[in-house]
Amino acid sequence: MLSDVMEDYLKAIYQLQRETDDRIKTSEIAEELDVTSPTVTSMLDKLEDRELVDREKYRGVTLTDEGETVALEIVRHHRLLEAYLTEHLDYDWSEVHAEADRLEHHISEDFEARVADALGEPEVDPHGSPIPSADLEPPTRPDGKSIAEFEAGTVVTVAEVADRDPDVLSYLAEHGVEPGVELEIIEIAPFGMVTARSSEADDPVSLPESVASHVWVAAPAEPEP
Amino acid sequence: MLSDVMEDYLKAIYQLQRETDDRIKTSEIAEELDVTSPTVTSMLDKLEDRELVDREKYRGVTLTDEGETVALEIVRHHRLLEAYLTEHLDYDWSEVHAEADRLEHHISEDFEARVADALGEPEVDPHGSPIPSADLEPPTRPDGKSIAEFEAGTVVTVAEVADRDPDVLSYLAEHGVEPGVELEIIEIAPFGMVTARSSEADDPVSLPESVASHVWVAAPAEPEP
DNA sequence: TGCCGAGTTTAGACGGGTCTAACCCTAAAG
DNA sequence: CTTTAGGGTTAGACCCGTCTAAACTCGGCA
Repeated sequence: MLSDVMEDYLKAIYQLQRETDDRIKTSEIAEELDVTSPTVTSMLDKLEDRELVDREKYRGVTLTDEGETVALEIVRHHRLLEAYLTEHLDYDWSEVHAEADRLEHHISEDFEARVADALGEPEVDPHGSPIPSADLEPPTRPDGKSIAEFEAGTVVTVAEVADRDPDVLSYLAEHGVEPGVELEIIEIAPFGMVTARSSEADDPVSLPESVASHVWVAAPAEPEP
Repeated sequence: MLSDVMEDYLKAIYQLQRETDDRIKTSEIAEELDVTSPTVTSMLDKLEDRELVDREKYRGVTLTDEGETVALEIVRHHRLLEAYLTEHLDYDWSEVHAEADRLEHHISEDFEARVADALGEPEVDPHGSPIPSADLEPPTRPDGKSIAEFEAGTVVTVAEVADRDPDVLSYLAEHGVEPGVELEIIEIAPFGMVTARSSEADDPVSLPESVASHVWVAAPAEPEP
């Protein structure tokens, strides 16, 4: 049996791997989980003993297949909970993260199945992030680009908003930046700031690079052929 | 901030106090939580430091007002969750206890409020146990009697089934023993076994004293005046 | 009154998860 | 090829919640 904390480490490593697809370094995990590096090192020792991570000293870790399965289970719990909370308990998409983060470790397989069923086996959560399927097969990254990677004048459809900060998410919602909306890229400033107009809002919104890079688009809008 | 484990101890003491309304002894808590007595002693030290229990060495503990408030909060979480799971996620009343026991420590005030709202501020859980109100005022025990305390021939209405064992609960449900049903007491055997017929079942059911004592009746049916 | 047994507490150990301080490895810059 | 800065690991400490073994207290009984 794994502790909540171990599950958190595996989830963190999984998510960092999605972003960088490289070996994950001690300091990255420490940053992600708000813990010191020696703490991470000692936890990695334990995870290695259990064959949940592959380790190379001084060179970071990757998840083993088993570790990845555990991480997927947790991510599935998290995203199903987020979906359920918004769908059935009237939560706003900006609020669900913290609640799901606490509950994800404590629901049974039975609960997971019932929630998935109540939602009709959804494929994405309210942020547009894919929910791992019940068989926990590693999803193939269908990945698109962030809105920061387009030219001014392009019109794109938002697929996913991968930020976790509730304040940022509220702000985005207020300005019409949510999964499913169309966004016209108005300007990309040299320092990375993206200005765009949502189909759901009157005024354009400007987003610093750190925020814009979390707003993902499934497929680039084709330029005129 | 209190740990999950501390919350469990406070809840256990609260529930034991409801049953015995006396000082609660170390060994009772140990039994309830399935840990050893020394473990209980050391935890009681900590709870006393935090002024959550009143303690007299070698003589057991009682909850302080503050300790009771914490316990009521947990019990409220537990019973609201039980109600929600049966009402909205299609759980059977026999299955909800274990799930609620894990989740009760991890839901936010916000979640609690939303669940209570979705249920319409219910006053009892699926077992008929009273749900503490949101203000966490100690409920006055409106208590009745267990079915073991009646004469053969009496007809009573089940108010609460205070068992926690899923197998026992399933068995009772199969034989029509649930909150709200009428029960005709057919026989009280000298060794405490109660035989009764439910308005919801054809055949009578016999319950050993240990089970019968958990089946509560709100008010005795008045004998003919 | 004095002893005895049941139950409680103390003492000491351990694993989990965290920290700080000190040491060491790696890789990049000269 | 050597130095060095940055980051990773080791060492050692602490608190939590648990245990076993040993000492103690209480209350009933001879």
